[in-house]
Amino acid sequence: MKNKYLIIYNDLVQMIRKGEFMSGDTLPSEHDLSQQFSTSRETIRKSLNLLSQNGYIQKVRGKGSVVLDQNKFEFPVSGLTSFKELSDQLGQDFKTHVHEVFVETADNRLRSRLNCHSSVKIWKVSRSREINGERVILDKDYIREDIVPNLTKSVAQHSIYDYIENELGLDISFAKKEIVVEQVTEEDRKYLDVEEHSQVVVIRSYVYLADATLFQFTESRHRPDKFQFVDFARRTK
Amino acid sequence: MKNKYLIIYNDLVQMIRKGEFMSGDTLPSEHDLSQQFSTSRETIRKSLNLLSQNGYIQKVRGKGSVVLDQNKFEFPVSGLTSFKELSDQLGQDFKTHVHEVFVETADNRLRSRLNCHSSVKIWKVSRSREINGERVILDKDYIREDIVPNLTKSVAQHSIYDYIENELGLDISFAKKEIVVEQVTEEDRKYLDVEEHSQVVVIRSYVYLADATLFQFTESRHRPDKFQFVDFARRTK
DNA sequence: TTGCAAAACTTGTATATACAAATTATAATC
DNA sequence: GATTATAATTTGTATATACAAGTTTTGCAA
Repeated sequence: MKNKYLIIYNDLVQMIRKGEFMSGDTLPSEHDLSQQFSTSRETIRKSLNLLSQNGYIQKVRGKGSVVLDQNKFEFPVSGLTSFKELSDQLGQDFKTHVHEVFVETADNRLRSRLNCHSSVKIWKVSRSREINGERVILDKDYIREDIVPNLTKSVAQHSIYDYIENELGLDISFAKKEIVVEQVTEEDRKYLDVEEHSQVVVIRSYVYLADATLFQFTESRHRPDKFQFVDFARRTK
Repeated sequence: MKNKYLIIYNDLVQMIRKGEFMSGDTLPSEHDLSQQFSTSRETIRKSLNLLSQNGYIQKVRGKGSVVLDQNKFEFPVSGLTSFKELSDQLGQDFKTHVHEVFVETADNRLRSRLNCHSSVKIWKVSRSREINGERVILDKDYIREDIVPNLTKSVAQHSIYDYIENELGLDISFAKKEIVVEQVTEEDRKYLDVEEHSQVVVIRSYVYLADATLFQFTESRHRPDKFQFVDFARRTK
């Protein structure tokens, strides 16, 4: 993180999070900020546009950058964030159970989902997430073996994303997600405390590296009463 | 829409949608585009960054702007889009039933949700959406009467957003959304063809104007088998 | 004091330049 | 022909300027 505008963005996020700017306040003007951080106005504008995109501020022409209410929802489950990062952020009582970590040749459906040839082998990882003593999330990951060559139970126990980014040096960049509701399966009953529920919320994600190669498909199955998704959306004209 | 970079953005979106650029192709370089559109490189970069944010392209340094696959999911239900705009875009057999359009003084819960005083009156609009002959979505809107003074059944039948933006000239800007699963209520059974389902997917939205004033709270209740939410997310470092 | 006009301030758009960093194409060398 | 070094291409970052557009403040005049 050596970029000026990213450093300034993160600084401002921290300030807002810590309450140095309350909701409704206006940030210092772009001119003032450029002096405070001893940089140009355009660089400040890059940082502020990031804040705006992520729902921290609303820029109003002629007025300033108004800080938005951060506590309307407690935690952002949207975006592209690993379970490990989320639990670190929230600091609740989380636990991960690793069921399976093995390599297989992909069948037709999986090959089309990861659009790769029959020669490519696929990692299959199955984990359930325990929150406050209940297993409420079942994560099934499918990862291209030619891109992520080595996976172990211990990596799956800790954080696969941490391994991919920090050990392998790969650049996880974006994801396309789909959220639907589906019937509970035998596998759900086996690894989740589904109790009386007959349905689960399923989040299917296609995850890409920075060079636009698709390397992972994930199916995240949530018990409906413990599922929450929050989102910030700007209207496109 | 007079801004150069927005016009260029929309042009490029249309080209990608029409298949003039296929997924995997690289767009012309920023230098070439700036000549084609006879503008500066920075303006082209603004347009390309919008394309990148909305999942149309992936920019790779040294390489170019790679066009992403648009058909992985058919339609974008995320973002901030009215039902009317969605149905126009998809062109399916949609119908809207308007149940209620009236003004009331807000109770405590509604006042806190729209954070306004007891003097402010609130529009309550209730509509169900029929798709292929089935009523599968129940939309309950709560709109501040001091901001949107006149609402009629005919406006609610057509498009409230169209009225707010084009008739009143207000600037709808952003929304915070929450998606959860809840039990079916009596009201759901009355206005929806819930059939055997015991739960609905609830999308609660807080919608803001460009000057950061909260003017609308919406509860959109979907029959789970007809619910789908798609999202494009970029990883923030 | 009130009202209005002008000035000052703040964000938005467009353009330009310089250099950095990554990839690709080219040329040279073995 | 294969490998390597160089050059050209392409995107990323940082900075600067000029003007437009909307808001707030100031100050003057009635």
